[in-house]
Amino acid sequence: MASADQGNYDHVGLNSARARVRMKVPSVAERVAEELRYQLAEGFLVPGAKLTEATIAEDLGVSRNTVREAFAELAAERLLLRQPNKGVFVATLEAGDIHDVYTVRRAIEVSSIRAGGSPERIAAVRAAVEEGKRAAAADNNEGLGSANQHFHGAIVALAESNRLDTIMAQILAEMRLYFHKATMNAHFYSDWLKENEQICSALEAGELERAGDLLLAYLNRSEQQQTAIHGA
Amino acid sequence: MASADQGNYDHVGLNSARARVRMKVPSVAERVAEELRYQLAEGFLVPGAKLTEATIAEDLGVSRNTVREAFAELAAERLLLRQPNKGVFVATLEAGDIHDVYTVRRAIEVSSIRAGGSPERIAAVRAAVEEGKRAAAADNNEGLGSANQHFHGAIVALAESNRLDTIMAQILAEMRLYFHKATMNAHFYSDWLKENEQICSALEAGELERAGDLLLAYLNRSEQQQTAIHGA
DNA sequence: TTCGCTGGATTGTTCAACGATCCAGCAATC
DNA sequence: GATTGCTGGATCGTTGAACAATCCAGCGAA
Repeated sequence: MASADQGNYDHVGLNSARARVRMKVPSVAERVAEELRYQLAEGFLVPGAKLTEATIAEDLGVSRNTVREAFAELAAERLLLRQPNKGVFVATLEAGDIHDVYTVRRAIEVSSIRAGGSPERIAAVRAAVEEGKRAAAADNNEGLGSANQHFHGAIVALAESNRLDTIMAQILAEMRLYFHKATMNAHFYSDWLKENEQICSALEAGELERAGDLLLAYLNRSEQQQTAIHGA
Repeated sequence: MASADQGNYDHVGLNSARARVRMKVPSVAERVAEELRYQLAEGFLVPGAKLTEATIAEDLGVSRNTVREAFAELAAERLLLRQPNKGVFVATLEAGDIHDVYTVRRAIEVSSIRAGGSPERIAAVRAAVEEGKRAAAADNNEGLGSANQHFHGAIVALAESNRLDTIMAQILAEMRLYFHKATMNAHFYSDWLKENEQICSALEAGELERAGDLLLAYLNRSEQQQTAIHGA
């Protein structure tokens, strides 16, 4: 759930006078959820795969109840699908889901960029663009992917809304799951690299309408492409 | 989470040849969550109140683990706040939360209405407007509140996106919790009654831009009012 | 007053158990 | 042969109990 502020706290740096920061010590359930999220993002767990409570519990060395709690969290994020008395499965792309996801993105990304943002937040968008350029120069496909996600996350962050940030984080997690690296070839990336640049420039120049239009066009085209690859 | 399609199923209507519909038989955890949601919406549980696992478990006659699962679900919906090793509390309005909520609403409601919708969906918006009128005529304050929620829910439903619908449902649940009936006096309602009418008319006439502008103006004003009542 | 300790309460997590439900396979039937 | 019905095994849903970890209020000592 990328849920709010949960997690245990533990005093660390008992020796250091300054670093008396409260560091998170996530609960076991939280760590299980994190591990599963990781495996989902990495493509270890493919859509449709069945996750048996007992198996996961044994594999991770935790109790079945704890796994259950993690499942509930991921099901709330739409990453897992719970089918009562049958089990939990990695979410699969249903008909209309692509359009659904992009509808949400259009709503929150375009609205966020049209409202502009503080210089710091705009700088974060710029940083994501540069991150993408560096990854492209280094021919780092992996890095290109995350740079793009950072870019769109930074756009939503312009609105300074925790709730929007959470929603966007979930959507991006879904996209990592569905549109896995395999489907994201380099050709795909080079397209939007310069497009991100344009959007960012428009944003920096205060041309919010134009930035929104460009972003909207990108999202529409991206939806088309994804629809072409996967089913409707 | 108003989470996806969970729940047990049970064949009912064994006698009827036609009504072989699969009816939901929610799990115990789901029913507990539903009960808590109800109590939250009704103001039985006020923001900040502490919910002790053992107490709730005993009150509802279920196991502590089951309560835990319900808590997790409501925490994912931001209705409850989990503080590790301290307990779960009914969510409270923090600084910036009002702006946060309205930012989400602006994003998804305005974007939904600007995209228009099928005649059926538009008819649903109209139905919510009429529902409000009837409630006003009957001097039914309670009914006015839900009519307004139906109205805004119907606007988001224009986009035909399950995800947006879920998000909106959660936001509305939060608003029921925070801005309880007490703060929603009749004066408040009469304002937007005609406003909803205007928005709906513009929508029906295909004047989507204008409908969006009206809706946006309403949301901005509503945010101001709420901010005036509660803190920033 | 401040600090540190202690005890009680609550949460986090585990474990074992049992009924309910689903599913695949097989047998009986038409 | 196709349908129906049964059966056993696997898994889920839920419970109850248990114990460690953590927090908090209260109390006493410096």
